[in-house]
Amino acid sequence: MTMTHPSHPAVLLAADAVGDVIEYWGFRKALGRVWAVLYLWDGPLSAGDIGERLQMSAGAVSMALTELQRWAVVKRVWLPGERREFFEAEVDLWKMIAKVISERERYLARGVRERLEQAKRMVEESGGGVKGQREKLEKLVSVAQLAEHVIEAFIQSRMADFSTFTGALSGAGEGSAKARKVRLETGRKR
Amino acid sequence: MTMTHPSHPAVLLAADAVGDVIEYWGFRKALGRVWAVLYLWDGPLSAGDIGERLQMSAGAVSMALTELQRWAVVKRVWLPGERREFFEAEVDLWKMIAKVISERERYLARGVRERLEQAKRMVEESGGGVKGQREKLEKLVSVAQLAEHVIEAFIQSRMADFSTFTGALSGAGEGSAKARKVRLETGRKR
DNA sequence: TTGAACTTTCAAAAGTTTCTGAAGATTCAA
DNA sequence: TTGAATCTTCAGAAACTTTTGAAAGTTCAA
Repeated sequence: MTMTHPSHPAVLLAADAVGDVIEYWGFRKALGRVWAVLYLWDGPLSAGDIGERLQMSAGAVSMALTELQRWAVVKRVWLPGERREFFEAEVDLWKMIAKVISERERYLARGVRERLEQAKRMVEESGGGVKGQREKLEKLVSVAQLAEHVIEAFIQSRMADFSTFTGALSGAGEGSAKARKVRLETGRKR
Repeated sequence: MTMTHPSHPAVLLAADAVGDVIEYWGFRKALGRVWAVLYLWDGPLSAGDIGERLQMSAGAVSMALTELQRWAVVKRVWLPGERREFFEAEVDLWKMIAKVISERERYLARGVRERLEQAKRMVEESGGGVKGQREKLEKLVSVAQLAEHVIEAFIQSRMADFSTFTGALSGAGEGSAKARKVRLETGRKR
């Protein structure tokens, strides 16, 4: 076994914190950690570098990078004279969260409302159901409808807040000389 | 094995939908299902009743009821002449979600900010760290601080929205004659 | 007291998610 | 082409979560 060397403890600590944020929003913790290591490193890193720093297997790194690229929060970078692919963090991690959350919430709200409506219909068809049950189902349905509207409103305001975050992560300090020399390329296939 | 009889399919469907909502917010699905069965049944139910309707083991029902009472969304009800304890749903399920979510978000945001701050300090102490790293950590910290404020603001507006939900679930149709006769009692010990 | 009816607790089973590691695919220099 | 370096995929391992079921605990009527 070759000796691997993990990252500076401070980077690991920060990466883990970002991992927790990401996990809270329903992604795998590993995605947040990988993003954080890329963000904190001043320049592109290869998959191997990331695996070493975070002590993750090649497979896990590959899967994390694929998913992060799918969300467009990590970009592929080609360095002349390098066989390996390199990766860099996009600063708009928050965009990813906002995008997915809104989709997920919409999907959940819709599915819940539909099932409640179906349940209501079933009770009605089977002769009104037990006393009070129909009224209760009607209430649940109306709450679900209400929730759908509230979610739409939330999503709007959330979007605004997330864009604030995005601004805060970019700006001064961006791009080292080394990084600037690089020819950029965004993921294509898939 | 005694033959058990699950609830009307419509109730199971609705219960499952509520379970998904609850699960989305980080509780066990079973909690939502138990709450929904209690809410949809016009009157108190015993733990055994619930287990039968949802085809859950006695242990799972007991654990779910304990947790739901801890969140004060299910109340214990004593029926004269009954040995068993009975349970009823409180209509403010949303209060539970709001309460917990705000606590969880606050806790997460605080923990993340603190860890990022510590990481920043560590990098500073170890001589500035790699180029650009310190600045990036400063940015992450400021995003975390910003997030803490945004969360506080969210929580306020969310609370307002949740109270709307609560209103929609209560009101007309509440309390059967049977339920009214009952002497109420809220959980004590623990 | 005793025992029947019911509830709670908790170790182990079952279920779910995530990660590892190795085989196969890909890329590129020679 | 060939082979060395690197990446991807995926079956199984590991880690984590939830449920079961049986034993211990409670309560109450007799």
